[in-house]
Amino acid sequence: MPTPPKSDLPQGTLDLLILKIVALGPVHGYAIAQRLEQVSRGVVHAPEGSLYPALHRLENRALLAADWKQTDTGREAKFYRLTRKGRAALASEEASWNRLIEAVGLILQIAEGDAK
Amino acid sequence: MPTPPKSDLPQGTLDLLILKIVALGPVHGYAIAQRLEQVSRGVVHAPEGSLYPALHRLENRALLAADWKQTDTGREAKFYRLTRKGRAALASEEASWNRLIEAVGLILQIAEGDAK
DNA sequence: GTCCAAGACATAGAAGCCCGAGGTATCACT
DNA sequence: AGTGATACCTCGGGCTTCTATGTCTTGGAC
Repeated sequence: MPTPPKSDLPQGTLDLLILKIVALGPVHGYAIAQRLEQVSRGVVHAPEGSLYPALHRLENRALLAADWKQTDTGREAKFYRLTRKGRAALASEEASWNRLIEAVGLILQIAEGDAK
Repeated sequence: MPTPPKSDLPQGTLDLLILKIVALGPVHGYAIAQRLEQVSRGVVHAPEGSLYPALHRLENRALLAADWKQTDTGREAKFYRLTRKGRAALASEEASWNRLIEAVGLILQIAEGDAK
């Protein structure tokens, strides 16, 4: 593939993905971006200009909480964890996402059954 | 269903859905909104404040073309059809969408296999 | 010893999209 | 005459996203 198909995230999706990653255990921001890219096999990019504002939003909404700790390599980093509200929000957003892709799937599949 | 789960569309998704509906044959704007709502079983709403700007954008990008015709009930309406560029864009955006939901799916499914 | 890449955080600015609210006009029915 | 559905349109606020830029530290290359 000559052109790595960078796909920009639709609005609101980033929050869901962040919540999911953080739900797996405390992580700091920089690592979140890396995991998203790795796990999605390079499809999902989370530029810092999108990531950090998103983290601050989620923290302001009390879905995430953060404490400064040391990373494996002995550096200071801000580790995020899910609050109770965050766990609920993750479940809710995950459900919304599933509803959405199901609905979009319905629309994208009417090609054959159109007839009319 | 007590709460009709209104789900707002993520940014950019509306274009894809419009292109898909129009690809099935010439339609006017008002009917597009109705079909989206019907086919998605009420999940997808396309408010006029989102729909018409989107149609104009797509027309400006030469993905759609429009002509005024008579509707079944004898009223004037603007019927949209796909241009060649529009057909290509639909294919491309459909592929992007599939890549995206696949990537998001990967991220949402790492819950069990995390292990760290 | 110095330079550069990478880790790790942050903000500002521009661009873009979504939606609620409001406006116009025609037609059908009551 | 009035209501509701059909059918179009625009404005403005609000929110996200991304590019660009900046700071600081660590570790390796030269």
